[in-house]
Amino acid sequence: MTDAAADPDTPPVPPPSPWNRARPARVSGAPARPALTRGRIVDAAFTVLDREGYEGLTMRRVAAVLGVTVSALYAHVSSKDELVELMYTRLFDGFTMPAPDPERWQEQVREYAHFGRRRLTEHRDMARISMAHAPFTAELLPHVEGVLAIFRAAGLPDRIAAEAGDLISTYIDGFVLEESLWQDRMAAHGGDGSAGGGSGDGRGMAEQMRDYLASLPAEDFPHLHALAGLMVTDSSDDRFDIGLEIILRGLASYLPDERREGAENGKDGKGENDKKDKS
Amino acid sequence: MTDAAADPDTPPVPPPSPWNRARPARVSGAPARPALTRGRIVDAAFTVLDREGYEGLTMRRVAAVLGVTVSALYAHVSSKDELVELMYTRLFDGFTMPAPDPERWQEQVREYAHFGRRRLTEHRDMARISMAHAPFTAELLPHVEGVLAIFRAAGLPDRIAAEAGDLISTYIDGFVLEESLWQDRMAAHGGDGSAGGGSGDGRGMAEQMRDYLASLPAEDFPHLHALAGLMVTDSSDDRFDIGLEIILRGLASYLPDERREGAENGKDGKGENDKKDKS
DNA sequence: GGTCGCGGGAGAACAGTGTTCACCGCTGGC
DNA sequence: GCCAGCGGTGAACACTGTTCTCCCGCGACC
Repeated sequence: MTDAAADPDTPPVPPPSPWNRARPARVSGAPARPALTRGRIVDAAFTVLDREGYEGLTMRRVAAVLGVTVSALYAHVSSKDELVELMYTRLFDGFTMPAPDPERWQEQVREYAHFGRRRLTEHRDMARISMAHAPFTAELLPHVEGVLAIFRAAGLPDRIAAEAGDLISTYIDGFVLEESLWQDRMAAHGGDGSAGGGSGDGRGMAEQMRDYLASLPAEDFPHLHALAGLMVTDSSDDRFDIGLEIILRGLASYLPDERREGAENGKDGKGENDKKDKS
Repeated sequence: MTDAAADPDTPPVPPPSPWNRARPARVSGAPARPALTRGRIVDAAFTVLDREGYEGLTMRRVAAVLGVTVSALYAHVSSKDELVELMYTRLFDGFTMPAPDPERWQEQVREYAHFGRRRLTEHRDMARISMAHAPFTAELLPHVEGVLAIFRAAGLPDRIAAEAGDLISTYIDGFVLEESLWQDRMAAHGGDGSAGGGSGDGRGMAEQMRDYLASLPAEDFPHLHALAGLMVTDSSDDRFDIGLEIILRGLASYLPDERREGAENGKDGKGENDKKDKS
């Protein structure tokens, strides 16, 4: 996660001059814990989130991680909702939108999406938090602006560009959320039925799910039965890229003809025949 | 919401013949409430949801609506999670997937999406519930199968068809969820600042949001500033259709050429000049 | 140097949550 | 008429977010 040094509460804050040092550094053997700040509280909240999940994210547990009582938190954070919102804001920390390059707009969107997904998967249940919040706080508006800039520079009509940002964000959040829901469900009932590390990398879970879908009666569910192997894969990376590509192609279809050159076969040239369209 | 008569717990249930009436109809002035069933509990949960929102959806409140104690609920429902899952299942009640028609696949998907959005908007915070659940319960698999059937019949490659269903569902849920989040946020701070009914139809809220975006400094946020009028509109219907169309175009780009005829201009004209209706 | 101010944290309390448990009252069947 | 048992009751438990009062320990001030 991001460094606590980026915390807005402690701006540049020049190094404390040796004279006039504010606090004499706790003489005796006390734990000498650093001062409580919003940044440290958010850090603690993330360790609780990773360990207990979103349902287990509790003010009391956050306080316990810091070795502090609950009420101490409320001196720095007005409510749990605000704390969760601060966690949400961290999602975009350290990512600066690149300057729009009309030649590479699809690549730029892919990079943005991949960064978003990585950030979302870094912390358990983070997608649930992200989904419930809209990026309309002051710190997050620049990112929305950056995405908009890429789409408009690429030449998309305004009506489409205005919608494209939401579409991409929703896709990223929704994809990761669903991903994590599967893991939860698998871990819940029948989690460690097989041998080996229970909460592991999800390989066993994918197999279980695939087997379940494949076990559906082929006469009732022919397509589910047939596509079982494609709907749940060992790595979700391919599935994520496919969905992203569908959206990018849809967006590209709104480009003026002269800009569409090389657009539709942006990443993998296949899709057996979709070039030379409108020739 | 669906009629209680469609409840699986109380099938056709012929009118009680005057003789042999099961229960003597509660002699004295007692309310003579009907028997508690899962269906009636879910109905009550929906009225609580509509009145109090998802945060206020409480077992005690559900019990109060039924004039019953909390513990009585647990005789029919094993947990609150199960109750919410039952509510989620109602989403698809009364919708049967049409038989796939390759000539009309885009229209069929649009109908499915519009139905889904309508259902989601019918109950407050329903999108939040839908988003947190995956349609992999036994009752919901037929719908997934139906969507898959449409995509495969249209001629989409299997890899794409497998992803398309998720993509559409995620879009619907995400769109409605974001829609409702805006309403909540607007209602929360500054809700009834203006005159007239506070919780109303959202016209005033859209204006507020648009004004906020338009008020951003144009030098820092040129695109957000310029597109304010497009990003938040009085009616979200157009925005929903635009996003849906982007996805459909992306999917269509994977069709073999001979099937793409008439695909890209499925609803409104293609490319850069697809406005010019707006008469 | 002594005193004051005061801010940050402690601890208890409140209202409300999901869930469970022992207890009945009433009904239908014998 | 009796009895079993279902279905609902009310109290309890272990939590939750949030708030209130109190107090310690430090820096600043006279």
